[in-house]
Amino acid sequence: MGASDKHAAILLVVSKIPAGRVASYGQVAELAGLPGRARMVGQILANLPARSKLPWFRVVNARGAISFAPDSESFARQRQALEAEGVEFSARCTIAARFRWTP
DNA sequence: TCCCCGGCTTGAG
DNA sequence: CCTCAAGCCGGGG
Repeated sequence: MGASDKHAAILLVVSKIPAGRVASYGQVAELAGLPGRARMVGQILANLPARSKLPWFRVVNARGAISFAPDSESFARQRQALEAEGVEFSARCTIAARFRWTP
């Protein structure tokens, strides 16, 4: 299997995360048939073109938090996109388990 | 080829 | 709950 296949598999999984739900990098990797490759998911999402229609913002870390620096622009955009779909954050900026996606 | 660095995870303390 | 170490793997120097 070539690298582009893994790439495509990951993008496919991300595209299936329903609005109002979130999945972790590790979860996406596993569903894509690539257990243990969470960082690969991060690398791919980091390289997405700006106008990509993929719901990259529905991917968070295992703690249920956004993986960008809290004071960054990216953090703000991701949080806003999620809240616009009804996802709620706690005071600690973590997302409750009920918002996690389970296929 | 080695080394370092990532939108990470998990298991031990 | 926090910090550390180890694992993971592709990209770039």
